[in-house]
Amino acid sequence: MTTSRVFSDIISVMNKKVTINDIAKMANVAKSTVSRYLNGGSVSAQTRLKIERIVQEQRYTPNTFAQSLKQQTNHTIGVIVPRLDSIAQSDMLRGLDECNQEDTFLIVNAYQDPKRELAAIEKLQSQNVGGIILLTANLTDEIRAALTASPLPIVIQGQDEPDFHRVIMADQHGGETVGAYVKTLHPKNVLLLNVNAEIDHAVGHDRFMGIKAALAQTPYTEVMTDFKLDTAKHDAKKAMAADQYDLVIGATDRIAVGAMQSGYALHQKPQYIGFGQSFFSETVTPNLTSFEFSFFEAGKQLYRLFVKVRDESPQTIQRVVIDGQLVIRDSTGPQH
Amino acid sequence: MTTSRVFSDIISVMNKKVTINDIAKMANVAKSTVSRYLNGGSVSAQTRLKIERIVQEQRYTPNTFAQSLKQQTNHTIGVIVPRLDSIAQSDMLRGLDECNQEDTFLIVNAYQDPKRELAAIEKLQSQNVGGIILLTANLTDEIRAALTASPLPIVIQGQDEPDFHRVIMADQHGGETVGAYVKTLHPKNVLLLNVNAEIDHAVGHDRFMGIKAALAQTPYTEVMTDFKLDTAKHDAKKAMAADQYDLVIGATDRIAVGAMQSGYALHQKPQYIGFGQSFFSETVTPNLTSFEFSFFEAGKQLYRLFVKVRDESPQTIQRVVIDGQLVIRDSTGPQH
DNA sequence: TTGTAGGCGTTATCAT
DNA sequence: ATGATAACGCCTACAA
Repeated sequence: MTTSRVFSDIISVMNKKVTINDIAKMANVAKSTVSRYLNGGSVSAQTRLKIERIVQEQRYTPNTFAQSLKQQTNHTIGVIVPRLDSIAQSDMLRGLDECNQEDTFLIVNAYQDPKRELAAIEKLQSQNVGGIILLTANLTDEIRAALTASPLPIVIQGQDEPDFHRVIMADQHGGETVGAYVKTLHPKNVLLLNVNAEIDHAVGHDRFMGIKAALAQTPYTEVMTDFKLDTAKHDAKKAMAADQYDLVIGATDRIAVGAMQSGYALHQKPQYIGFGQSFFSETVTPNLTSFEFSFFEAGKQLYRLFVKVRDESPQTIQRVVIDGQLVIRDSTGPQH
Repeated sequence: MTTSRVFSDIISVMNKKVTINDIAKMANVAKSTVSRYLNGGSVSAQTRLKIERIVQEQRYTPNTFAQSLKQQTNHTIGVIVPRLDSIAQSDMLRGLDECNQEDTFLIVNAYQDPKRELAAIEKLQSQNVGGIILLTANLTDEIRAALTASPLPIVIQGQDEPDFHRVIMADQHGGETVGAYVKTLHPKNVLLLNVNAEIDHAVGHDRFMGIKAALAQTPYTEVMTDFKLDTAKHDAKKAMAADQYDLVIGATDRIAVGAMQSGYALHQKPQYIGFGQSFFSETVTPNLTSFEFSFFEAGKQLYRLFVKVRDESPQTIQRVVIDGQLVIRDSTGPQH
C-alpha cells in the first residue's frame, strides 16, 4: 500500500513538475534536508551525493513562485523603455544583459507616452517585480509622485532628476565638444534643429548649451522639431528653403538624417552633425558626423547602480554620468 | 492586547504590501470572503460594499506569486527574439502588445545565437512561464528537441517548421512578386545578395525562389553574405568591383543598403531592391524599393495564435501566413 | 452568505 | 546532520 502510493506519486510526477517533496521522497529524506542541500546548508557527504543524483536525474528546478512567495522578493526587474525601435535603447538593454548575473528583465515599451509610462510603473508594481529601471525622456509630476511613493528600488536613466538614483549621458559635455569642433569649421550660417526642452530636457537644453555658447560669434537659427524622422524632414525643409545654411546640427542622428533628406531634395549640400549612436550615421550618404554616447556602457552602469541601490539602499542619491565622443565622418568632411 | 495587535498589524502594513488577510481583518470578515469578492463569488451587497471600499482605499493588488503558486499556471509569456535593434522585431512586439489582454511578456534577446536561444528556452521554463513565443531565423535540432519536449504552449515565427504552431511571412510570394516586377525593369545583369539558407531558410531559400525563376532569361550572379551591414557592404563591393550590374537585389533592406554604400563608393548607380520593413528604406538616398511585410500584423496574429494554442490545445498544427506588398521607391525609379 | 481548514512549493526555526 | 512544523498569500472545497 505504502509502496504503491509512493510509486504512483512518482509516476504521476512524470507529467507535472517535480518538486522538492518528490525529491525528498525518492531520497528518503525530509524535504527540509533537500532544501538545505539546495541552499548550501549542512548535509552529510553521503546524503548530498544521494540527493545530487536524484536532482540531476529528475532535472529538478525550484518553483520560482514558491520561492518568491516565501522570500518576499524576487529577481525580476521591470525595465520601462520609451521605445524599442532604437539602437540607443537596444544597446542599453544589451548592456543590462551583459552585467546581469541572476535577474530577469521584464521589458515594457512605453511608446514614448507618459500615460503608458505611468501605467507601466503601476502594472509592474502590481506584478510584484523586485525593482524598476526606468529609461525616460521626460518625467511628469504624476510619474515623479508614483516613483517617490514606491517602496521598490528604482533607478532612472535619461534625465538628470535630482530626486532619483540615475545614470545620465554627458549631454552638456557633448554639446561643448561639438561646439569646439564647430568653431574649427568656421561656418557662416548654422541651422540648429532642436527639440523642446519640455519634452526632453537633457536633449533640448543640456545638449545645446555648449553649442550655442560656441556660436556666440556666428549667425544661427534654432528651429524646434521632434524626434520623428518625418517631422524633422518637414521642419528642416521649411527652414532650409527659407534661408541658406552651410552647417546643420540635429539634436539626434535621426533629426540630422531628416535634414539631409531635405537638403538632398533642395539640392543643398551643407555639412551635418548629429548626436547619438545609431547605424544611421553609417547608412546615410554621406556618413554622418556625430557625437556618440556609449549606450551599451550606460546599460552596464545602470544595472550595477540598480543592484547597488537594491542591495545596499544607499541613503544619498546616486548619480552616474556616461561620457561620449565625437566621431567625425564625411558629412563634415572636406568635399563639402 | 488583541486590539493593539491588530492595530500594529495595520500600522506595519504601511510599508509592506497589503494582503488579502489585512483586508479581511479591516472588514471584519474571513479572508475567504474577500477572496470570493475578488473572484466574483457570492457576497452580500452589504459586505461587498464594505470590502470594495477598503480594497480601493488600501490599493490592494493580489500577490501574483501566491496566485501562480496556487493556480499552477500564470499569465507570463516568454518571448524570445533574435535581436532587438530591428524594426521588424519591435513592430512584431508592438503587435503582440496591441492584442494583449491580460498577459505579460518576458522578452529575451537571443542575439541571433542558437546557443542563447536554447538557453533562453530552458531558462524561461525554469521560470515557469505560461508559454513561449519564439521568433527565430533558424531552428537547430537541439532547439527542436527542446520545444518538442516542453509541455508548454509554444508558437514560433519566422520559419516554416512543419512540427510547430507557427506564423510565417509570405516569403515565397514576396519573391514571386519581386520577380514579376524585376521583369518589367528589363535588367541586363543582376546581382543577388543572399544569405545562406542554412542560416535562414525562409529568407535564403523561399524568398529567392521566385526571383531566380523570373531571372531565367537574365544573367545574374548570386553572392552569399550575411545580415550585418558591414559584411554586406564588403561582399557587395567585391562583387560590384568585379562586374558591372544594373540591378542589385538584397535579401534584406539592410543588405541592400550595404550594397548602396558600395555602389556609391564605386561611383556606380544600379537600381536596388530590398526586403523587409525598416526605416532604412526611407532614410537612404535614394529611398529604397522594397517588398514590405507587416510585422505589426504578424505580431497580432502571433498573439492570437498563441492564445488559441494555450486555451484550446488544438490537435492539428496551426499555420498562419502573413502577406506583404511591394513598395516602389526611387531606387528603381526613372532617374536610374 | 459566510467561515474553517487545507494545500500549492519553498524556506526557516527549532528540536532531536 | 536531520526532520517536523509553521509560514509566505492565495484559492477552494466543505461545513455551518
